[in-house]
Parts: sequence; C-alpha cells; structure tokens
Amino acid sequence: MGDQCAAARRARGSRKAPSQSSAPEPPRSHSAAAKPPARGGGRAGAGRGDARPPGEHAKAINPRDSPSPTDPKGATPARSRTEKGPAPSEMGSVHNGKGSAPGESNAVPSRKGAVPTRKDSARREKGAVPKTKESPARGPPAVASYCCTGAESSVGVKSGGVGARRLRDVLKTLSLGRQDTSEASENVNQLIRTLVSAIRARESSFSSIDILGTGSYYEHVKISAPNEFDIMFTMPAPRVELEQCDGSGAFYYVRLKRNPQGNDLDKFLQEDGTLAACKMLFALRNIIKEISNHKHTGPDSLHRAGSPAITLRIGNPPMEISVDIILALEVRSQSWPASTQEGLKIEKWLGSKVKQEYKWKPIYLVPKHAKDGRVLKEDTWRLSFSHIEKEMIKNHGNTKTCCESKGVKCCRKSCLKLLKHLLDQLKTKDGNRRGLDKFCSYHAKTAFFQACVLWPDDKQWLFTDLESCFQNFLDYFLDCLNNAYLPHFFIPTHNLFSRQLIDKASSDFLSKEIKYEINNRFPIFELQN
DNA sequence: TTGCGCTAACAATG
DNA sequence: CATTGTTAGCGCAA
Repeated sequence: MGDQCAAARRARGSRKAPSQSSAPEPPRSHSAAAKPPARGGGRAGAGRGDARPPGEHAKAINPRDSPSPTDPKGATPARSRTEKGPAPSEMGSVHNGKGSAPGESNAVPSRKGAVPTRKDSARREKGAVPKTKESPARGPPAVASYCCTGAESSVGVKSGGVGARRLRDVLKTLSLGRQDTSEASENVNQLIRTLVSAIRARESSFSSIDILGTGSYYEHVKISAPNEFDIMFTMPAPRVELEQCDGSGAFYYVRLKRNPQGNDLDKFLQEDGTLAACKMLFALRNIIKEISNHKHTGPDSLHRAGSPAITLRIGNPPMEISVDIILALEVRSQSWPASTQEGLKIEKWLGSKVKQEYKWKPIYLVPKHAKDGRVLKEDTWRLSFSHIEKEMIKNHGNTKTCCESKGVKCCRKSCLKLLKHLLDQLKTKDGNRRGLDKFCSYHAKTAFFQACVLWPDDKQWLFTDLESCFQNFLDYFLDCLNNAYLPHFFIPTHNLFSRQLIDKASSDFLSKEIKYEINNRFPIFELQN
C-alpha cells in the first residue's frame, strides 16, 4: 500500500538558519505521574526554574539516552539539508492493523498502565545518562533542546525554537492537498456506493451491510496523500457467543446463539457451529470481484491471506489509491469480552462518562486468522475497535474545547502524524529490511493512545510545545520497544511488542534508528516524499 | 433518502 | 500570524 504520491512537491526549504535557540529545556519530564511536562517548551525561557518539572528531566535534550550521541559534529550545527530527495513513502503499512499475535502476552510487566516513565528509559541503556536536572547527561550543555545545537542559549525563541519550526514545516508537508482529497474522496465514495448497493442486492446475507469509514483518512491523521482508505462493511450480527481461541484475548471463534428462525448468517455456519470467517470473506470477495471486474487490478491481488481486508486499487500510479474493504460483524447489546476488562483506561483522560458511552457501543469482529505458534487457525475473528479509535482521535481533549476554534490548540494529532511519518520514512529508507516491515501504523496509533493516558491533560500537549511533546512521545515509544511491551489499548493482555511478534533484533534496530534521528535532529525528515 | 448545520482541515489573503 | 472562504464527513431531522 502505499506509496509515493505525488507529493514530491512541497517542501521547500527556506527555513532559517539554525541559530540558536534553544528552548529552555523542554519540559519533558513527566514521570509517570504525569506532571505537566510540557509547558515551557519552547517558549521563553523565563523562569525555567519553575517550569521544570520535578522529576527527572533533564534529559531535556537530546542526548537522551542514547548511547552514542551519534552526533558527529559536535555540537552541531548546521545540518545540511538536502532538500530534495525523493522518497516515496507512506507507511505502507497500513497493513493489517494489529498484528496477529497469538497468545502472547508475555509477561506483562507489572507496571500497568503506568508505563515506563522516563526513568525507565534512563536506566536502561546503561545508566549513563544522568538525568538529574542540572547535570544533563553528557557534557555539553546539552541544553537546549535538541534543536538547537549546542549553543546554549536559552533564549527562547518564540514559539518553540528552531526545532519546533522545523517540525511544523514537516507537518505542513504532511498535510493532504485539498484538490487531491477532493478527487480521491469522490472516486472512493463513488466506488463504495456502487459496491454496497450491488452487494446488498446480490447476496441476501449481506443485505444489511453498512459503511463505516475507519483508519487514518477518516481520523484526520492521514499523512502525505489521500491514497489509502479503510472502509468497513459492517454487518449486524445476532447475539453471538465468543470463544477465545488463544491467549491474546483478541481472537475468537464465533457461534450464533440459538435462533429458532434462523438468520442471514446460517449459510456460513460450519458443522461445529462456528461462523466461517473464510466463507464470508470469500463470498464478499467474489461479489466485489465480479462487480469491479477487471477494472481494478487483478483479482487475486485483492486479498492477502490472513488479512481481513480486500484491497482495491483505483487510479493510476502517480495518484493510485488503495481502498481496503473490511468485512466486520457488528455485535451490539452485549457486553464486551472479558479480555477488554482492564483496557480503555481513559478515566483520567476522557473521563468515566465517555468511557461508559464507549462501552455501550457495539464491538466489531473482523475475519483474521489467529496464528498459534506456527499454526494458522482459520475461521477466527479478531476484535476491532476502529469506531472508538476514530472517536477518541476526534474527541481527544481532556477539556471539551480542546482544538475548537475557540479553545486551545493541542499537538496530539501532530505528534501522531510525526511518528507515523518517522516510521514511514525509516521503512522506506531501509527498504523494510531488518525487520522494519513488522512495524505498522497501528503500533504508532496504540502508542499514541497510551501516551494520551499517560499525559491526560491538554496542558501537557500545548501546540506551542510541539517539540518537547514529540520528544516525550518518542521517548515513550522507545521505552515500549526496549521493554518489549506495548499493550493493545483495548485488550491489555495483547502485547503488540511481545517477542513473539517483534523479535529483539527488529526492535533494537528500530530503536537505534529512532535514537539516531532524535540525536541528529531528524535528518530523515529532510527527505521529500 | 435528502438536506441542513456543524466541525476539522486546507488554502488563500493581507 | 490571524482571518476568511471552501470542502469533506457526519449526525440529525424532515
């Protein structure tokens, strides 16, 4: 999926010289307790004293724990920016969202929701970095934010400093063009409307499917180009019984509760009474294939084994769009499975009321093979919470007015976009080698939600603190990698970074690459896509 | 089913 | 940098 896109455009350089700037230590600090970190970020350094958080912090800068500062030139400066480099990107990963992981869950570290906290990070990687406040880690005055190069000056640059400015410039290049979006959405909507009406007419079992846009485009966090659309075809299901089929708590066998008069799904039942995911997917795929006949790519490229999606491609290369159709059973009026019990810990962030409302919503089941060791179990279904994820991203503030025209703008979505972009670029650069192909945008999204819980307050995500917030977010992501622990947001026992899913080598490699980017002010962001 | 009102996000303007 | 106009998506009601 994914790919380049037209985009190469934009990007121009022009940014001011690096000057110094520095932000007075970004507040990164929040220990798990979440203190208000951010603030301060760039803006004036005013009393740094106060701004700094308690905890450790210090790392304010870049030298973060990375073992090697990689930074060659000592402190600094100036980086050459290559302004133009090709580089297609896009995380191709939209891949199947969550990975499939069998039961794993390996040890879930005890820190439950808490998450690592930067102390953890500090300590891993040799204790080297001191992190106490005044003594920043490595010698140099580290100061100043990663953005600034050695110079210390802490003078604040207004809004954040050079680093912040660069990040904002990067964000700008990630935004979707209006014209492209307009054309893409029209084509996609047209396609979907056609498909749905044909499917409804052609197969009575599918007569009540409905459309639910999910994924980054509909969450407004799509980056670079409107070239990937995820659309669920939801199908109301009668009451069902779920039988967990592995230890992850994400995969299930589905049985219909007795229903005297039968129902639309009967034809997809197997002898043991379970609902055959494969059969349903197959039926859907056939209809889609007939309808979209030849027009879109060849038939068999439609569906990747094990993936819940049927992928259609429309348009031509410069602006090719991939549309993922995902069949989903909608189960309502049933409480969520036990494995979700400890998940969705959003009380402090969005509030218990909101949580309760979410819990009343249906859950979805998408056809996806569970992998047990090396055995593929077919006809299993995976829980999907795409609708809630979309809702949370849309309504992401601790206060009601977050990001409203009248309210204060936060940088949550920006941070997520930047992380996605970073992963995309790294994958592109390394050609998905060294295991980077195992990472997908769902990891970024999950880490994002966890970070929102870790730092629930809007004040911890002020847009003016973009730079330090992004730093903190990356630190958290690195912690997850290093601890091999990134719990699924709704199913905490499902560890997306378990060693079974992501081997140590892959995770160490990604971790190293990210640290390098951090320490060198994200040279990879200079590449154009 | 259609249309209205609202929001988020672009894009142009100054 | 703030303002304003435009568009897509979405929920709601006629």
